Amino acid sequence: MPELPEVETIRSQLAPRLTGRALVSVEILDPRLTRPIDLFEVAEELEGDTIAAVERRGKYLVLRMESGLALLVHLRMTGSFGFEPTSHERAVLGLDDGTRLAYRDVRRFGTWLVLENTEVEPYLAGKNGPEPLGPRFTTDWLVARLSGRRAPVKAVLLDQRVAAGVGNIYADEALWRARVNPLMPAESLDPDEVRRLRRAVRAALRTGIERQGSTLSDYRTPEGSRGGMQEEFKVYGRDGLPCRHCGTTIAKTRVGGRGTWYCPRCQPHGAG
DNA sequence: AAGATCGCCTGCAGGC
DNA sequence: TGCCTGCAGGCGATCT
Repeated sequence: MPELPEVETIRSQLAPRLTGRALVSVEILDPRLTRPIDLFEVAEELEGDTIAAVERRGKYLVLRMESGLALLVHLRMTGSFGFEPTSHERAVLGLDDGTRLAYRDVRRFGTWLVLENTEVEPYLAGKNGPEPLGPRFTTDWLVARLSGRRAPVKAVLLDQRVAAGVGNIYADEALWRARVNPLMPAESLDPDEVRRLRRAVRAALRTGIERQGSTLSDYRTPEGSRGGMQEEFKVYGRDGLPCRHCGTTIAKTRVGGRGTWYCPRCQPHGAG
């Protein structure tokens, strides 16, 4: 599932191919993509406009148009972009250099939203907290966000207003790196654990970006290649396998309805 | 009011 | 072989 590293990889591969290109055709094939806005209305708004920049905010991909409009794409679970025709295409962009860019989304959770320039920042700021790789994601910030929260620390970490772009995979990977049990009440972490967690989130995301994301089944980069991060997984999806640090069998549980993997020895419940 | 649960979607794995 | 069930999970809506 596309999280920050996957979306950043997509952004970095799309940017050189899209920047400065005009959209000569915009075909939206699934009304769910732009719901509740009519798909023809969205297509008409974009058609003829030129892409000024391709940016990312949290898990959002942001196509800034020269007109001042912006297209906000959220890939949710299975959204992806590609230059080769494929199955499950939900939208197709035609560029003025002849490029055909398809948006693929098997499970149809992804969304496309067109906003005016002035609406973009307030919208994104309402959904997203600081970029975890940016200067605002400090230990003090994380301490403040975890305090008073009795929910499992993993549930809080998945809140996009706490750390924009962290999803299920990188949350588990970060908690393992920080040696923090995902079920610990967020408010129970001591300052050193929070400091480790901040570092671990950043390290896990950086590794994910370096490896161009993780490919489990659907995710591909726009150039069509698989990510390599799945080879780096320390805990995600590894129940029954030995912990890469201590050899203890990785356990699986559920937190907030999501599959959650951890090492019972490296990430004990109760003490850090 | 924070926290838990549900619904949206589709493909695939596993059981019989 | 083919049907059925469960599972994957981001996020908004809904309930407690």
